[in-house]
Amino acid sequence: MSQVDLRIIKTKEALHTALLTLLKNKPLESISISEICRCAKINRGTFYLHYSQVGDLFEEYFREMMEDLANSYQEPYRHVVKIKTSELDPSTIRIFHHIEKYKEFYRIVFSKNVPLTYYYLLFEETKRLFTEDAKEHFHVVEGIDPNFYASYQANAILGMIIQWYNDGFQQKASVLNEQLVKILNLK
Amino acid sequence: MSQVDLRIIKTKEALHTALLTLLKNKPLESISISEICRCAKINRGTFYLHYSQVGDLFEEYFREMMEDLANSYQEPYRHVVKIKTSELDPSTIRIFHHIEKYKEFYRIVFSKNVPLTYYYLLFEETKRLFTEDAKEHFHVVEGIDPNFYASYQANAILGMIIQWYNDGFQQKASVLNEQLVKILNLK
DNA sequence: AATTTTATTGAACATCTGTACAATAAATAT
DNA sequence: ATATTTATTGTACAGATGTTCAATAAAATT
Repeated sequence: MSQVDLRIIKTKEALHTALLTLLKNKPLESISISEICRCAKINRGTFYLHYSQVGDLFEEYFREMMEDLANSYQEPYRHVVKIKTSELDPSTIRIFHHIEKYKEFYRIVFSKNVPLTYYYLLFEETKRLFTEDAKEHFHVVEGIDPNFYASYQANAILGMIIQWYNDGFQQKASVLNEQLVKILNLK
Repeated sequence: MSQVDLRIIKTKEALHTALLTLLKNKPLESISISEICRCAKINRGTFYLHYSQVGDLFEEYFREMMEDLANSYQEPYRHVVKIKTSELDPSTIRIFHHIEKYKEFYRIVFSKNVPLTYYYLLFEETKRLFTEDAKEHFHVVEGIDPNFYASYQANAILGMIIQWYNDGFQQKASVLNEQLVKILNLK
């Protein structure tokens, strides 16, 4: 006895495949629900039984991607929080490599006509990973709200990634790592 | 002889007013072009003569807002770039006050179903203001790409604002200023 | 294997979208 | 004031959206 009805699994798989197929030829914003359903050979009403927007389908993928990011982080950020020292090892920061690995995907996530949802998922995950690591290696500073601090740090990294995206992801991830280390050591 | 045809001015005014009226009762994403046109008593075809999405109308407002942000910045960021010193004066950082002033507006800009466009406009403006000020007070550091650095700094601030937004803009702008100063002096 | 539960289907409906075009009205220019 | 330019209107059309409902088919349960 399976948790989820087999029909649901099949339907979702068909919709997933259809979305990926269509994404090869046109941007997310211009893909309609009708189009996905025609491609997946699924009744349009069935789509609404599971999702309410095209973006909901995309979000399912994105959440899996966030797991990959979390895995990339096993050791990672640990050293970044030692911001006062110069002992930073660029190779421990994995987020840039994660983005590089899925850059075709992130071209969608960062495109301007797409809703903020995905950006926020990335932000929250980065923040969570930072916080998790910071609480081990970073003693709370008098008067600084940990939430503001984590949001500051996490979004600063995302700022570099936005810049990277605007440059068409030209540079290698290692360059971003080096830049980050230099910026952090500046202070 | 005016630059722009009077009919265009009237049409745009009517559409602007209609959008603002509708925004009092429902979120941006659920306002249709048809609805705006009915409210503005403008033919729907006329809408497409000037805009192509509801968001284009909203963007017109937002660009005016960015001018207010630029004005808030006259002196501002200047001191923030002296990140190594402790001489930071919180009252010189105006962006948080700008957000506070238009917080009802920014509740829309930061809501998750809205496209990234507005976030990017805010990001670019913050980055521009930072860069403008930085080139006067900050000598370029060997090996640091000014673009990555500006993107890092600008988006870090926006990270704090996202956190603020998630807290429902509860704190006063001055609290954000103080937090930022403490974070900058940390390093 | 028979029964029960539930996901999917197809059809229909009002509304919205994006586009086109001729008719009209309101600006600007002479 | 008249002529010219151009923005707006009304109408129409094919396709998309979001929802509802009874009929059907495919699972899970006994």
